[in-house]
Amino acid sequence: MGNPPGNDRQFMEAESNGSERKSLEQRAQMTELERLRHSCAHVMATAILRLWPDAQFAYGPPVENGFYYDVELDHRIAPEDFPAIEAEMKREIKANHVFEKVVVTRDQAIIDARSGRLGGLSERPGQVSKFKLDLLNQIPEGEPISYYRSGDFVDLCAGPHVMRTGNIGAYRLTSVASAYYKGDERNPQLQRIYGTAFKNKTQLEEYFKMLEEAKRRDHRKIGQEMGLFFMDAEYTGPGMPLWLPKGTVLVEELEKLAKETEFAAGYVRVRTPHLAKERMYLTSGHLPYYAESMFPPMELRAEGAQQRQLTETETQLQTSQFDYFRQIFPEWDGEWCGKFPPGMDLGKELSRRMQKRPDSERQEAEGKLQKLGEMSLFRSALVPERYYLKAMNCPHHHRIFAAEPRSYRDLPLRLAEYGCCYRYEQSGELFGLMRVRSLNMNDAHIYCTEEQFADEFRAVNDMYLKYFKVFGLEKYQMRFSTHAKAGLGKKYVDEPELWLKTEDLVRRVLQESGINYVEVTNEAAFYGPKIDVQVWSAIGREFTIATNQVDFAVPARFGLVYKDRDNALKTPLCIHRAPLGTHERFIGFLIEHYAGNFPLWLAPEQVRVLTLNDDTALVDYAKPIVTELRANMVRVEGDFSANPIKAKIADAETSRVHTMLVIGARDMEAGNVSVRLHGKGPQGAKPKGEVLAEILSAIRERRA
RNA sequence: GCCAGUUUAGCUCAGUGGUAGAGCAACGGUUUUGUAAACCGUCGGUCGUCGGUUCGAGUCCGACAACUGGCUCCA
Repeated sequence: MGNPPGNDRQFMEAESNGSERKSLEQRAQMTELERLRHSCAHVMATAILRLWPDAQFAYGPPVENGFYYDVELDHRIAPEDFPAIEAEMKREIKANHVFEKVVVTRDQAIIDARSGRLGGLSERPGQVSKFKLDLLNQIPEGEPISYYRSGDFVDLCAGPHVMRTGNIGAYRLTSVASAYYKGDERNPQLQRIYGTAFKNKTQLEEYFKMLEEAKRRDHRKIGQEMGLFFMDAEYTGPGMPLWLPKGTVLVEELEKLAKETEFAAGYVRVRTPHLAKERMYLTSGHLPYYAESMFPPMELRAEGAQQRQLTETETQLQTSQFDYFRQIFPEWDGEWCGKFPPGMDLGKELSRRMQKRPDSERQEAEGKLQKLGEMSLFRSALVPERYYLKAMNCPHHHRIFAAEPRSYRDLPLRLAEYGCCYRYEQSGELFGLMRVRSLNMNDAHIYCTEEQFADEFRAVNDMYLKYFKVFGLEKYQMRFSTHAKAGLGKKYVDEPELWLKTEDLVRRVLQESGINYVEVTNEAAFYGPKIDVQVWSAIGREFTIATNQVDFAVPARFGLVYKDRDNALKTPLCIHRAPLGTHERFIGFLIEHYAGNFPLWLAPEQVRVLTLNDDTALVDYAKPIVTELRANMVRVEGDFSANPIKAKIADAETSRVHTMLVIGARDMEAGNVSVRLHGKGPQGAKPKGEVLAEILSAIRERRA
C-alpha cells in the first residue's frame, strides 16, 4: 500500500530556506530559555486542540522574544480567544506532564501522520497531519525520527524540551499574524500564534515592562510630540518623511559629526544627482534583478517632447525631418525599444549616415536641422531615455572614480556623500522612520589596493567604535556575512578565490582589532562579504543600524582601474560603508535610545531663557543672554511672558528643552542665572559668564 | 504585494441608526508670580475617500487609500 514517501510532498519549497532546517547539533545547542519556549509552544498547541480539535500544526519554534506555532484552522483566532487558550494551557502545566521522547521508524511516522495523530491529541479519522507529513519528508534518510509526547499531545519533534510542562514558569500569548507555510506565498496561509515564556513571573513582567517602555519611547509618538518630522502620505507619498525644523536640527548635527569625523580620516566629499540613466544600473548589475526595489523609470519619449509647446514651424520642420530620418534609419518604425544597440550615439550615427547621401539632400537636411536649432531637441524627441531614481550611491561614485585616470598614488580614495536615495519598499514594509522610501545615507566608498585593504577596513571599524562612544552605546555586534559555495554563480558572483581571500582579510581584521562579531554563512551581498552593524538601545532593544560591504565585483563591471607601480592597470577593491546608516533610521533609533531627551549638542532647542515675569529690567537683563548664545550658534529661545514661572517651566519641560535658564530679580542683582536641566530639576544659581562658557564647551565636546 | 486590525478637531481620545463632544494646543483678554501647568472667553469637523442599505449613517455593508501588527522583502 502506501506511496513512497517522496510522493507525499505537496508543498513548495521556499527558495532561500535551504538553511532553515536546524541540524541536530544546532538543536542540541538550544539554550535553556529556548527549550522552555519551544515546550511552551507544544503546550499552546495542546490547548488550541482542546478548543478546536481540527487544528493542523506546522512549525512551532522558539524565536528571539518567545515562540510561535503556525496553525491551519477555519476559526480565526483573535486576541479575544487568548484567555480561553491560556486557561487550557494552565491546566496542562498544572498536570505537570513529562515531555517524553519516542523514537520511531519512518514507516510508523508516516502511518501516524496519515491518521492525523501527529500534532493532535488522538487519531483524527479523515484528517491527515499534512504539514507534519511534509516535514517528515524533509528529514534526511538516516537521521533518527522522534516524537515528543506530553499528556495526550504527540508531535513530530526533534526536541529538546524541558523535563515537564510544570517547568514552564510564566507565559503569555502575545499576538496573532498570518504566515505562509515555509514562507512561500504559493503555500497555504496559516495563522501564526505568538507567545512568550520565562522561567518565572518576575522575568515575564520585566519583559513586558521593557515593551511598555519601548512603546513609551516609540519614535513615531515622540517625533510627533516634538515636531521632528511629518508623514504626509496624501501629498508627499507614503514612506517619505518631511523633516520639520526641529528634526532637521538632528539631521544636520549628525551630518556635522560625520563630516568632521570623515574629514579627519582623510575622506573627500562629492555630490551627485538623484537620477541616473538606465545604463548606469545595467552596468552596475542592479537591473533587472533589483528593479522591483527601485521606483519605476521615468521615460523621456517622443510624446513627452512633443508635449512641449512647439511652434507650428518647429512641428513642420520636425515632421519633415522625421520623414528624412526614416529614410536614413530604415530600422526605425516609430518604436525604439531594442532597435539600436544601447548606448549608441544616434547623433554621431546620423551624421555618419548622412555623409553617404547626395550633397544636395544632405545640405537641405542640415539646414533644417540648424533651423530646428538644436540637435538635442531632435534626439530627445526620438530616443527614449530612461532615468531611474538612485537607490544607492555607489554607481555614481564609481563614475567619479572613472572621471580621471587614477594611479596607485591616488589610493586609497575615499569618496563621501550624503546621498539621498529612493527605494520602492513594499507598502507593507514601511514603518515610521525605520523603513522609508526616501533616505539620506551617511555614505562613502573607499577605493583601495589589496595591500591597503586591511588598514582601511580597520579604520572603518574604528570609526564605528568612535560613534558608539559618542552615543553611549555599550552593546554592539557586527554580523559578518559570508558566501556559501553552493551559491557561486547564482546568488554570488562567481569568483571563488576572491571570495575566500576577501573574507579571510575581513575576518583577520575583525579578530585582530578585538571587534565583537559573529560570522554567518550564506548571507553575503551579491558582490562581496557584508557586515551588518547591530546596536542595542538604552532599553535593550536591538537595531541593525548600518551595513558595511566589501565589493570586488562592481568596480570591475564599471571598468575601474588604476595604474600600479609596475605600470599595469588593476581594479581597485571598494569598501561601502555608512556608519550612521540612514539618517531616518538612525534618528528613529536615537529617539528611542534617548527617549527624546537628547544630549545638549543634539537637542533641537538647547537652551530657553525664562524670566520670572515681564518686568522691563528683567527682560533687559535676559535678552542679551539670548543674543550672546545665538551669536555662538546655540539654539536658544526666550520666554519673557507674564505667565507664572511654574507654567513656563512646565512648558519648557514638556518641550524637552535641554537647559533652562531661570532669571528673577535675585539673579539679576547678583549677575547670576539659575540653571535647570530637563528631567533633572534645578541645579542652582551660577555666574552668568560661567554658565554660558559651560554650555558652549558641552556642545563643542558633544558631551552626553 | 499577502493576512488581520485601525482611521472622529493640530494632538490624545469619548460618541447606543435620530441635533458631532471633552481635555490639551492655538487665538483674544485678565493674571506680575522663584522651578512641571492661574482664570475667562473664542476659534476649530466633508467623522480617511467613494459608493450602497435606510425615512435617516460617525455608527450597518462594499470598494479604495493610509496607518499599525505580522508574512514576504531589506542589494
